[in-house]
Amino acid sequence: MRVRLEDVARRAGVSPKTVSRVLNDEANVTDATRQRVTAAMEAMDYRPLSSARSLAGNRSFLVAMLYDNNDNPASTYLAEIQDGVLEACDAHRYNMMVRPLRMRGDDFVRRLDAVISDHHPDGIVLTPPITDYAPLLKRLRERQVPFASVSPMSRVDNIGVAMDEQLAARTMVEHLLSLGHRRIAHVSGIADHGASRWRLAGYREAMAGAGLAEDPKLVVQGAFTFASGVTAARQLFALKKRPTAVFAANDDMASGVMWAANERGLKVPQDLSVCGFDDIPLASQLWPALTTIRQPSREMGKVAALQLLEVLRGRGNGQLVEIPFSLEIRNSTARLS
Amino acid sequence: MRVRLEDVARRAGVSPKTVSRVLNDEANVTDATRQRVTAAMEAMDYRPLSSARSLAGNRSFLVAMLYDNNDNPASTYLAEIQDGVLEACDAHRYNMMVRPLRMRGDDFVRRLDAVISDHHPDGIVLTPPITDYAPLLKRLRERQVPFASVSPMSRVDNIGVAMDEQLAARTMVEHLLSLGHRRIAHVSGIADHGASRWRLAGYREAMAGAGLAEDPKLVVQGAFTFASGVTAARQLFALKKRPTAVFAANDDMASGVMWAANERGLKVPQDLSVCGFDDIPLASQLWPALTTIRQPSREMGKVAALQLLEVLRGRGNGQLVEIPFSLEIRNSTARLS
DNA sequence: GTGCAAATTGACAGCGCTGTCATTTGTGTC
DNA sequence: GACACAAATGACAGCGCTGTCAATTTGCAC
Repeated sequence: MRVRLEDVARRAGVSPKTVSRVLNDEANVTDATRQRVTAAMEAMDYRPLSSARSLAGNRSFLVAMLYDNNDNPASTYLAEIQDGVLEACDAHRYNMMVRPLRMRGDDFVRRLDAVISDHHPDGIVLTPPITDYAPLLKRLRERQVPFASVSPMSRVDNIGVAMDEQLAARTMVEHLLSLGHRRIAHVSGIADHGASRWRLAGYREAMAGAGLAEDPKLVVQGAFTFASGVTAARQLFALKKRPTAVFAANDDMASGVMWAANERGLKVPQDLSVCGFDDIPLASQLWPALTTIRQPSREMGKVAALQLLEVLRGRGNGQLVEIPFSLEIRNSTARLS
Repeated sequence: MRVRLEDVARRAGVSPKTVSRVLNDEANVTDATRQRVTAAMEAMDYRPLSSARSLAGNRSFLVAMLYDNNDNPASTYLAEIQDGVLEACDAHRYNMMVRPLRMRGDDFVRRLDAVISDHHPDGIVLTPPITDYAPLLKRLRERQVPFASVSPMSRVDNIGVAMDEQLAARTMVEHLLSLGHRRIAHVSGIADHGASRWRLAGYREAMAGAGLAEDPKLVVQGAFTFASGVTAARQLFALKKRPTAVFAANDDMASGVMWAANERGLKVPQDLSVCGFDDIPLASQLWPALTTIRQPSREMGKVAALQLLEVLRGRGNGQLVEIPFSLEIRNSTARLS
């Protein structure tokens, strides 16, 4: 039969309520009592029943991770974030659920409501691009559901995790500049995503910093997918004055650029330097291995969830933690010959 | 304030227990009563509280999806299955949780125990390769936790979903044969995975069927990753008598093969036909688009979960449903010239 | 109608925990 | 040692639902 809190209490010689206090890590329990209870719990391999805790305590111990499976081609990215969130939740004995939430149509606020009403998550982790939908954030605040974001566009009134993507992009482009490149192209991502904006801004900043006037032909719109990288690259290669280097806004598109280069008989990095952003597993497997910005997605998911959990556990208000990036110089970029 | 079952009962003019019956779709309720109750529920936008249902009913309405994040490079595959499982769970108002369960080390049965004791899932969905670990299956049966599998190796005593992968692989190779190819190589996957065995067996069956003796040099071991595809292809291209076609056991490796072909200046499909298995999103984005076997992962996750739910809801015993595959002929395979 | 079995409905306790508030114990002061 | 006060602990009800079993209604044969 199941070991209940009452059984632990009897064994420890205290009241059930005291065991509950220890279980919930509450104050006002002497160390001696706490130890006695903890020992009894371990001896009996006590596992609190979360449905009973939820019912009595009016909370769910549930964190929901929301994602937009419509506008998010990079499933690797989401899978890694999910892993990180799960790790953080596990550490604090919270459950995690994942919910796709398509941002198309105008009923996504209603669908968010349904998730909250049906599952009562104690808190929510938001992933790009749904970190930035004002109506959704408004509703979350109205319903007073705490949330944390991964890479939100605004740093105001948000907790979670962020990276200085603009600086990262600038650093990447400065690397190309330092190799002697001047005609540097950029393949950007889906226009209204924060990631696209920051990376483009970083590109522009670096180019301007080197005193180079912007050539609009060198900036091509992509969509974060491999195929869009191929298309964009073909367009760039058809230019009269071809770029000598391409900075793609993510690794999927960078792979597409490399593919297109192969197709056209351009050797990477001899004839063309290519670099990306994210450091997906494929990046280091490609040949030549892709120079990119390492974005620690898993870690970021974990940190965002930890900020949320801090709030849920009444331990603080959470912060927007900035995670450092790193420039991974590999073999797809080389000095301009 | 929250609408409770009791409130619905009052409005419908019945006892709480009767509302509970309607909620749980139980027998022995007249249609008239059922309709009255349903109407009241809708009018009041009643949302049952799952923690109360779980506590009173001694079940969790939770389905756990287990996966091995250690031995599973293809995160796209898992993400799609997860989506399908989630859809099925949603349809029956079950919750879903995902749990990585590394199969390394010998304590994974203990870790499985912990998941069951901590979360009390009503049922479990198993994904490859943990569909086939005997100790784990044994433990699940001991603890009487119903489970369904996606592509289990054994069709005996298993419910869930399967595809005739051997036939699919054979069909793929027969396609190459029909194009005139004779020196057809195979890049296989991780040795003890069912997927690897079936696909290799299908390859052999087709080759033997065409009266071709097996050339061991033409079968190279891969690991389901892009990089392993590149490595395997380099090895094949170094052969004195190079293959004219390569059948890789999955699309990631097939992409690697195409990459290596590019690297070596071999045109696909003119100089080399390449085909894969799975039909991941990348397959149709590659250039040339990859000929492959379409494996409907999302659908498979859904079907497996539905079989499990049938059991959980006491509607039957579930079956091992066979899902059809389809041969997607695209541009990476061509007639031998 | 009457009698009987089957179908339908309801009363009530209790699932395992926590919130509230009362009670007991400990601590420091004079 | 008596007192005031804070800290620690406990008693008890109740969270919202379902299982059990009893009560009532219905359907049907005669």
